[in-house]
Amino acid sequence: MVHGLGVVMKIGELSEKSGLSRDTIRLYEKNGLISSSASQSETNNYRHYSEDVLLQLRFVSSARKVGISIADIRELTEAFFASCDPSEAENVIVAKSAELKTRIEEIENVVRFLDAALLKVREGLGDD
Amino acid sequence: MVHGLGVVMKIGELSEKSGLSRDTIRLYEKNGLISSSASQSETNNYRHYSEDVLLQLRFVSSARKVGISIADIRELTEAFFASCDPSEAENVIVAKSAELKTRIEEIENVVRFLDAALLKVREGLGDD
DNA sequence: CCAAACCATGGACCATGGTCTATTGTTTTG
DNA sequence: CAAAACAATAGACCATGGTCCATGGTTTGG
Repeated sequence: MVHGLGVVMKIGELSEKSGLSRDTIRLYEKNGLISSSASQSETNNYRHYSEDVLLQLRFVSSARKVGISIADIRELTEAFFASCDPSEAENVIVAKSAELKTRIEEIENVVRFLDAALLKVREGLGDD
Repeated sequence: MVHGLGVVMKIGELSEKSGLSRDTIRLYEKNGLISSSASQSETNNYRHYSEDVLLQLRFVSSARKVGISIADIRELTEAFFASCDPSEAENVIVAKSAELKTRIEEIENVVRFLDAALLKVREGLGDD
């Protein structure tokens, strides 16, 4: 009954809140994109997620939507939590950010192409 | 010996000029992204491509790089050459263009997130 | 002429990202 | 308590996009 009052949640709740399937969440966890606290004190081995994980998952989700691979997202999230080597972390993030900016330009090119094509199509339409 | 003087080329030349492998080109053709003129007058069944195909292929290539699926690219290229129903063509192109613009915004969000993360990482770095 | 280079086709193979299923164990709730 | 709902795991399965391979035909150049 203790419900939604923060602290932790099981995978079902996280699934609902994130809009991702349980399977997908487990997949992401297996790939190190998020992590759960396996409660050693309990009889079961259910995953328990903190609220933070929901935020991470939102990031993962939008990153995936945008085409960033799971491997790359792992690199990034590792960078975020890389208390070990912050300058290395910085490199990773900067690199990915730059890559994405390049990608934006590429998409803009395609958009321009499409918009140009649109004009041509409309010219043809004008002949009616 | 008649070489590069326009008109047509075989898959090897197209491969070189486009930077795509023969296999990939055949895959794209099988999926209707480009088309070759199968010369019926000849004894072989080699594919022959016009210069135009090179341009199409460049578009396909950049569209793929940007994550547009083969199926969607086919829809688009069909739209380009849809002498049949130009207004339908227009719809397809407009829709895809809008989708890409949305995608740009999504990527920009991710970039903003990364840049914000970067600041935090750098703060941590300042503590040295 | 003959070997090397090219082409075609079909199918196998691979990675990625995700879903689905079966089995089994746990919790919740009427 | 017992059934329903939830969870775990492993492995099968699927689609996509591409590469690689085997086989066999064609062209080309020395």
